Amino acid sequence: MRFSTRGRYGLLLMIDLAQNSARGPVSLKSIAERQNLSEHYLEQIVPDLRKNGLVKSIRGAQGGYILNKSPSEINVGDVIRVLEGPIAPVECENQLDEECCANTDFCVNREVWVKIRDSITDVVDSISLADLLQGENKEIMEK
Amino acid sequence: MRFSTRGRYGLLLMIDLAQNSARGPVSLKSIAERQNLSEHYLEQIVPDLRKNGLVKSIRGAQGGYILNKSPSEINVGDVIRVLEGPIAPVECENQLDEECCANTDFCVNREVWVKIRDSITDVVDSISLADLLQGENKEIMEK
DNA sequence: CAAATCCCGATTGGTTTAGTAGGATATGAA
DNA sequence: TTCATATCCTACTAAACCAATCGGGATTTG
Repeated sequence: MRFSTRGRYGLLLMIDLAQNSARGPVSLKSIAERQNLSEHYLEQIVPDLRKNGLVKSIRGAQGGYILNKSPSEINVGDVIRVLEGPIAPVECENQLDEECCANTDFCVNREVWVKIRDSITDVVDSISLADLLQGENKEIMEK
Repeated sequence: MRFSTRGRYGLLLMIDLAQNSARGPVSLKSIAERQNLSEHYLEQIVPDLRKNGLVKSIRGAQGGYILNKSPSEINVGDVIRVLEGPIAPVECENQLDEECCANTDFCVNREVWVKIRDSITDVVDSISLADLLQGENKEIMEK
């Protein structure tokens, strides 16, 4: 029951952009260095973020990526869903009448998966990139 | 971000035992038939449940498995953790000073993963097998 | 003893993961 | 105009994981 590196790296990338793209495009290379990730692997992740309107790309020299909305308008859930697909602890939870639940005469466990899904959704949709940056400052202040 | 069949089948198996093992041992074969699962695959899952004290086995003809505690004393979380490992949406959340978080100078996202983990934990540890059986009856009544 | 049943290890085919390789395209700066 | 810096795109791959299957062995009841 894990998120893959796509979600994790993607969130790091978005945070990095939130911190650094205010004054101009940020290259994947610099993000990869700061976050200690493979640039080439980020290259594979970032198109999904672009196609879904979370970041904007500027091609050519001195190009890079910038956030397409303000950090307070982007939720963790937006990023996760784009990179990991829909939040669903099992495949079938929405399809009571399909194969998965036709097996057992009554899908007792559905309740469990739905509650898990909803609780995860609540969390990721209530935290914005701005919240995370603020959290960071708070923790640094506390040091 | 999915649970595997281990957790899903295991929970079905436990529910089946909760329904059927009150009066004596239940064979994997009969569970596999009722739940429409592979008997052999269940055979691979059930040792973990036994070793962790959730079920008890009776060997030999007319043998099978029974619950080792009452359904109200077994939580969904117990079953999930035994079959899927600890609930942790990422690997590193407990080790701020280890590799994973040594990469970035500050692990901003940790907050996110901890909250997700806690919310899942809350759900699975608050639902017992007995609760699920009751839920089933309720739904059947509503029909 | 035979059948039912749990127990155990090995193997397998398919999918996913976490990348790497290599190049095409665009663009600002020298 | 050329070069360095970027994004963009399509393959490829090695390793791990998943969901089983296979083939037996040990134990107990009838």
